[in-house]
Amino acid sequence: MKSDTVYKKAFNALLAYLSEQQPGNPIESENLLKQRLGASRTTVRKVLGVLAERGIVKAGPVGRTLIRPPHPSDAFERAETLSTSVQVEKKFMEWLLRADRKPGDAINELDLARQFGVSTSGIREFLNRFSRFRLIERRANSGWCFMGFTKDFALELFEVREMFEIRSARAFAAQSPDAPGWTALKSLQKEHLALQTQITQRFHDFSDLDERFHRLVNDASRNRFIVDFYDLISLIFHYHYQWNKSDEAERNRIAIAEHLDYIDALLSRDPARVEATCLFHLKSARKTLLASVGP
Amino acid sequence: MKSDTVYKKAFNALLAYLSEQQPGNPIESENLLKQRLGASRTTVRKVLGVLAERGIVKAGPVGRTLIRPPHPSDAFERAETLSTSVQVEKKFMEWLLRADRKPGDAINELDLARQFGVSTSGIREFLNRFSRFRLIERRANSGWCFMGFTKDFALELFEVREMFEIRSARAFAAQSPDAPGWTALKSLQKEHLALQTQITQRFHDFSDLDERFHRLVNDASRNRFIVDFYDLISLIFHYHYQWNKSDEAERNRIAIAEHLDYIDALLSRDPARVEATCLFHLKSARKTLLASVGP
DNA sequence: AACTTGTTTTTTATGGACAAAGAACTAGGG
DNA sequence: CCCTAGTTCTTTGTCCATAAAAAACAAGTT
Repeated sequence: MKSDTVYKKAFNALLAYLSEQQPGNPIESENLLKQRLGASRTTVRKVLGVLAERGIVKAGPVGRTLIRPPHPSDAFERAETLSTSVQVEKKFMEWLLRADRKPGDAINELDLARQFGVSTSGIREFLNRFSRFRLIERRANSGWCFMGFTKDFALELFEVREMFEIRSARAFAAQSPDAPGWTALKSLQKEHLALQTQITQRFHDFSDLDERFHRLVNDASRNRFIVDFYDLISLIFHYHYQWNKSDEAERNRIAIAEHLDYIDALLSRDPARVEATCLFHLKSARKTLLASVGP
Repeated sequence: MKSDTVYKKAFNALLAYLSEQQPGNPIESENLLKQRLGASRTTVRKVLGVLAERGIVKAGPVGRTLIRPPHPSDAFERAETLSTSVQVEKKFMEWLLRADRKPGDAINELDLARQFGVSTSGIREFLNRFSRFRLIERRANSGWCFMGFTKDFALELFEVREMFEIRSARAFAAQSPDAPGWTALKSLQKEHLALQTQITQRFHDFSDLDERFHRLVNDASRNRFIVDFYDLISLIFHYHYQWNKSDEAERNRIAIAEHLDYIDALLSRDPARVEATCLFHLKSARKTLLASVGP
């Protein structure tokens, strides 16, 4: 049976919205709420129905009124608002990290289904989607095989990454001066500077900043294949940082400095400088990654 | 229920093998047949069981003997040997070509399932795998959306293709002289020359030759992401050639000439020539493709 | 021991059931 | 008419059943 996570998420969202409203006030129409909650009207009506039952809202013949502000305890747990497929995704990544799997290891759908408490269909659907990252491969009539995050994988990944990012960085620098990318870049520059001064305490925050910066650059390529490829890079970095925390502060300190050079170069719009700083940073990132990968 | 296409395919394969054997002769062991047929021993045994029932083989206590050579009519129809997922794939591509779908069109799982005569699970699994090509996209809680093979798509595709192939071509030229790629290239060169003399009659055969040539070049990159990307290119060309047959002979004549130049350049191992001929051919291929794509 | 075939257990492929969510119709009211 | 809310119809997400296929286990022969 389909889970009602959409309803629960919409329920929580409406609760959050209503707690900012005054009791006695009328509530927006179903159509407006539908936009606000990002769900279908059917779902909105279901939520409103339950809120009416609980005496939080009251349905008049013309519209609804807020009776009492909702209490935080009325909301559903966050975990209940995650669809099965999202849960599978999270659990699979954890599973991948937990035991150290070797390249060539078989992945058993039934086994994962039991471990994750979902049906095999859910697992299979996830694996099919996940296979686009080339970390797993389907063997005809006999399940999946973990390809492993090997040194070769990392090298091939970076070969493509360098090609893509250099091209994107050039495209970025060549954007018209009123392109929105420039303001975004300047604000990222500020964030980098802010983080730099507090790096010893806040070094965990770099990961997110790193992703936003590189995504901004890659987006300038305006090429869906280049942009999509960053999903894989992002996944790998996430994965990698999970199991190699050594020197994290130091690595991030260096990376911030490299980013700042790179950002300066982009702001200068000088293609040669852009290429040099971009390449320098990527080589350094590659070295870091390779250092923590097996043979 | 799972279909028994594996069994039927193995059955036909064993039949083909047995028709080359002499009656009265012993038959290989189950383990050897398993290798030969590319199926599990369970399936091999099932096939042998049926063949025994039909009096084609006879099981002794020690091994099996061929009684009579099988007749072609003993075999299953080819269509029966295709698994559901393969059928879905074929039918989906036909469906995509048949009516001209516009970018943004919704794809209805239930509808496709009915049209193709399979369950929605089969459709869904296919769509999940197919989504890696970026021609369709999933909209949360509301099916799939056809992104369309637009001009932008073609341009972005070729941008990446050029990057990848130039790099691959360089890598190809830099291979050691005893790399197996060289003999493969020479034999492709011969095939091109042979096709060139008969191009007016055999122009349909170019498509296959084209794919084999470019795959050979791309393989030299020894990069799984580059190699995989060719799957998409291959799909698009297949797709494209289905609905634009105009000037096919002429286009292919030109492409063969370009390939021959490109091959010469590779054989010369001169990086500059390689790059020039590769780029020239790709630009020409791009122009051809774009000419047949909408706005 | 290395291979054979026979048997049992596990896993995958495919279809189908069914509640949840979305979409498309209604009919009233300004 | 546009927008409201009520109703019905369609499609999707999720699980489960079951035969096919694979894998593991067992025992016999040379």
